[in-house]
Amino acid sequence: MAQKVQGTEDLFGGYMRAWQHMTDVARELFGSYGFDMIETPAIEQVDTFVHGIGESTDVVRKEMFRVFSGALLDNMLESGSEKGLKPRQRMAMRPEGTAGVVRAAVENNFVPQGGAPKKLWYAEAMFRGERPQKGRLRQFHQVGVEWLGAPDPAADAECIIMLMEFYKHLGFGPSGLRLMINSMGDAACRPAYREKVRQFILDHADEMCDECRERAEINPLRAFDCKNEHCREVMADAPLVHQNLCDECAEHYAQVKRYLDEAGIAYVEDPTLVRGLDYYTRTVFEVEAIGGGVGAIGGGGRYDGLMELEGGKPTPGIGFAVGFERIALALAAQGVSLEGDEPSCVYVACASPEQRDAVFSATLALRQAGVRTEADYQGRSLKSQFKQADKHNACLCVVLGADEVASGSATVRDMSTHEQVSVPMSELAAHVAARLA
RNA sequence: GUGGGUGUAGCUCAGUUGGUAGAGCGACGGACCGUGGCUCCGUAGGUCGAGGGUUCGAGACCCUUCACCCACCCCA
Repeated sequence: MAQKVQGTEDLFGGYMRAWQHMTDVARELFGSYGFDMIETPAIEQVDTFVHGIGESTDVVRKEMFRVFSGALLDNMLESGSEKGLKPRQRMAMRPEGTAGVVRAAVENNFVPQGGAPKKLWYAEAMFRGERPQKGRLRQFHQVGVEWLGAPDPAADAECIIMLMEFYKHLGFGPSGLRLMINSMGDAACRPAYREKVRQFILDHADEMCDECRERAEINPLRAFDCKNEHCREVMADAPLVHQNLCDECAEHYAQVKRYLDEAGIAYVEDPTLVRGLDYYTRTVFEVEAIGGGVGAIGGGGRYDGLMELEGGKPTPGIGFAVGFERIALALAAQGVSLEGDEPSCVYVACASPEQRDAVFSATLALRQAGVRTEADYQGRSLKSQFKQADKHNACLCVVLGADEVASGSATVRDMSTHEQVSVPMSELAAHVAARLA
C-alpha cells in the first residue's frame, strides 16, 4: 500500500477543523492589531535561509530539505558535486517562516525609507529533516507574525501581549502557560558578551563536555542550554547577559518589561534563554505549556539586523511563531480539544426509492438557499437514513414519501424535539432557512 | 546521527510453556415491514506489517527488512 512520507500527516476531519479554527482565531485577533495575511513560497533559495537563520545553526546545517529539479540532480550525482550551481538553482523547503517573509519584504520594499511599519501574519507548513517524535514532525504547521519597521519597545510588548491573547482565545487557562523573556543584546554589545562567554568556557574547558567545548567557537551562548548537569553548574557562574547589555539595550529591555507589567502579563526572566536562530537581537521570548511534554509551543523575538542580512536597508523587525501540532497536544493535555464537530446539516430522506427524484429536487433547492444538505446515495432504508442523518449531525430531517409527493408537501422533523410539521414543497427551502437562522 | 519500544479485524487491544485467531467499541442488518440517538438480538470484516528460516505444525522462536512510536540533540 502507498504510504505517506515519514514525519508527515494528512490533515482531515476534526484535526483539519482544528487547524482551520486556529487560523480563524489568528485572522480575527491579528487582524484587530492591524496585521495582514501573507503567503510566501514553500521553497526559497538556500541563501535566504543561510543568511537569515545563520550558517552555524542546526536548522540550516542539518535540518533543511534541499530541493533540486530532476535534471539538475542527475547532473549533480554524475559530477558528485553541487558546485557550479547558480544561487537560484540551490533551493530548500522553508524550515521556518521569518526568513521568507523578510525576503519578500526586501524584494517588494514593504517598508520604504521613512515608511510606516508593515505588519504581516502567516499560517503555513514548515519542513525540517528531523527524526519525528511527540510534537515534532518533518512537515508541521506554524502561525506567525512579522512586524517590520518598528524599533519602539512598545512593539515588542504588544507582540507578546497579542501572542498571549492568542493562546487565551485558543483555550489555554492562565495557569497553563509559562512565558519566558530575555534580551540578547545587539550589534553594539552582543559580540563583546559573546566573547566573554567564549573565554569563560575556554577557561573551564576541562570541566565541560565535548559538545560545550565545540559550542565555545560555534555558538557559546548555547552552552547555557546544555543538558549536562555539570556543565550547567559551571555555566551558573558564567557572565550573564543582563550585566553586559549596552545602555540602549538595557533601557529597551526595561521598557518592554514596564509595558508587560502594565498590561498584566506574567513572565519569567530567563537570562539563559537563547533562541536557536541567529537573527535574534534584543528581546527574545518563548512560551512553554505546563504539562503535555511538548516543550515550547511558541517563541520569537526582535531581529533588527535581519533585513540587512537579506540584502535590504537597515530595518528593525520583531515577530513570533507558534506550532499548531504542539498547541493541539498541549491543549489536549489540559483537557481542551481544538477539534470541532462536523457542522450540523439538514438531511433529506425518502420513504422509498420512488421518491428519489423528489429528494434530488429538494436538496437542490435547499443548497441553493445556502443550507448544508445531506441525503442518501446508497439506497438505504428510511430507518437507516435516519441513522445517517444522526451521524451527519442533522438538526432537521426532511421526509418525502408517497403521501408528501402526492400532496406536494414535505414533512420536516426536528431531530432533537421530534416535532414534525408539513410544509408545502414550494416553501421548503424558505421554511428550513428561516428555522436555521 | 544515537538509544529504547511497538506492529494481530475500521479503532483500542487480548492471545497462556509453539497446535493454523478472540473481546470491547465501531460498521451493517433486525426487534410487525414510513422515522434516528437508549436497549436487546444477529451479521460481516483479519495475506496476524513484509520476506525468509527452525518445526509434523508459528501470531507466538530465529534472521532480514519496512513502517510507526518514544527519548537524546535541536526546536514550534
